[in-house]
Order: sequence, then structure tokens, then C-alpha cells
Amino acid sequence: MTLTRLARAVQTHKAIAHPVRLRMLLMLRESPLCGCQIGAVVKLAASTISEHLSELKKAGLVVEKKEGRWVEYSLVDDTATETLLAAISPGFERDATVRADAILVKALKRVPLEELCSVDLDLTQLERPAVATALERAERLLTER
Amino acid sequence: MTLTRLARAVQTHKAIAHPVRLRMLLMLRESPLCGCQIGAVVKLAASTISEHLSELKKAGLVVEKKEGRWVEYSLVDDTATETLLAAISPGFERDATVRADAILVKALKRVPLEELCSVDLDLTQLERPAVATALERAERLLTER
DNA sequence: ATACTATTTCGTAATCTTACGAAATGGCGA
DNA sequence: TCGCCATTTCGTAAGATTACGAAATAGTAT
Repeated sequence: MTLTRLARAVQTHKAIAHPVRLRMLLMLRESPLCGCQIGAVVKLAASTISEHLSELKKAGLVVEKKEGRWVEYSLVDDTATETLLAAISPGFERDATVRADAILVKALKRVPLEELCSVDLDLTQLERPAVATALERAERLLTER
Repeated sequence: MTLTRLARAVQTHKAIAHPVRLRMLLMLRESPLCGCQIGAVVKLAASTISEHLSELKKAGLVVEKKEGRWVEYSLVDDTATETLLAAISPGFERDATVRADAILVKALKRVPLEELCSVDLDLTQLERPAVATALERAERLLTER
């Protein structure tokens, strides 16, 4: 069944209109990520994360690519999606949660997936100074103010 | 209580992410309208329309201006809102419902509010050739295809 | 004031969303 | 082949959204 343009736009905006999904989109703007990396940051059950990512895929905002044992998600690379994401809100650079997420994503990109998954996605168990520092910075952003 | 930027963006997109509210936004892009004019087009209970418009106001997409007995709603006039609406979706010109709404809005703008309200917002009772033609055109758009 | 009427607020019922854990799936390496 | 593990699917319970009518509100005109 094919949706009208109106229904399609509603679907897209519904996908965006959830705090966790919006965080995921913004994280993916930093870099493509696999499900477990996203899980390590947003801290929800794996099944929940999978369902959110599925919404974003259905909405045509995200695509997946199987990478061995993992699935890599990335933002759809087209002008409509870019325009939409750019229009969402200027000023996210100043949102504490969004900034904290970006800091963690940057640090996570330097950790092999095997290592991240071996600690059950618990970043505090990762023996890596860069991650520990990122965690502290993220924590500080979220508690102060 | 003041929302974070993230929560604010979610609120805005939730407001957009409903077929009737999106239609309202697109109708208001044609012209400012009062609640009863919107009601005559979308055909929902007045209380429901009021609630939808209230969401749009809270989301900062629409403003109201009391005009005597009626309340005139219009799109917020700032660049962020314009950018967002422009980005929502190219191609709404081809959506049957959106086109039908625009046709009705254009016709309605020529009918005094007193007259529209006197027939209980039932456009078919309006003795105006222009409205009758618009209704036919709108109907045709929605049934064919 | 009083009646009138567009709009809002409120309570309610139906429907949709969300998060979870448990079980199913699918790809990799032993 | 077999087990392992990231991801998905499914059932379920809690919570949010939606539409409605009835009653409240607010602003006009008589």
C-alpha cells in the first residue's frame, strides 16, 4: 500500500517527534553507527532500540548496511533529508543531551565493536582513558545547570 | 517550566505529525483563517479543532489574533518556521487532500464569516456558485485516482 | 444587562505508542 | 555442524493521543 504525500509527511515527522529517535538522528549526523553503539549511549533495551531504528528506516530517514555481525545505520544521503534535518532546529549545539551524546559517539568511534560488546555496552567498564574522560564530560554537561 | 531544545523540537514535530494539524498548517499557508473556516474544511467537532490549534500554538507554529467574535489564526512569521515548513515536503501541490483544502480555502475567503456560520459550517448549504464549484472540484480530486 | 455564538476546557472512551523481556532470526567463527 | 551474539519479532502492560459532547468562557450585538 502506498501512502499519500500527506500521510508520508506525517510518518516522517512522527519518526522525528520522539526524544530518543531525534537523539539517534543527531548522533548519526556525527557518524554512521551500529545498534550496539547507539544502545551504549541511549541506554534502552536492545529491542526498543531496534524498534526505534525501524521507525526511522520506514520514515526514509535512515538506511542500514549489514557489516558482518553488526548492522551499520546511517542517515539517508539525499537533499530532502538533509534539508529537513537542517531545518529541525538551529541551536542543538547548545542542548546538553545532544552535546553529551556527540561527545560519547566521538569517543566510541575509537573503540572496536568487539570490545564495546564484550562489556555488555557498559561504557564505565571500558578500560580506556578517552572513554572515561568523555563519560565525565558528558556527565558534567547533564548534571550542571 | 522551560523545555530543553531537544524537548522543544520534539514538541514542534509532534504538532506537525498529525494529518489534520498538517492540513491546518498548509491551509494557513494559503491565508490566515478563523476556527470556523478551518472547521468547515476539515469537518471535525469544534472542540477538536480548538485542541489541534492549541497544539500548534504551543509548538510555536501558529499565532492567534482576536478579531471581534472570531479568532484569526495565522502562521508564525519567522524564518525558522518558514524554513521548517518549506522543508516538510516538496510535492504537496500534488497531494489530493492538500489541493482540495486549498481550493476550499480560496473559495471560503470570499464568504463573509456571518454567512458561513449561519449555515452551521455546512458548505453545501451556502448559496454561492463559487463555493459550489469549489466543492465539486475538491470532491472530484478526492474521489478520482 | 441579556441573548447569542465562537471558542475553550473538561471528562470519557477508543485507539495508538512505547518499553520491556522472551523467544526467533541470521551471520560468523570454531 | 554448532554455538555465539547482534538484531528482530512478538506479546503485554503502562502511558499518551485523539475525538467527542457537555458545560464553561469570552466577546458582540441587541
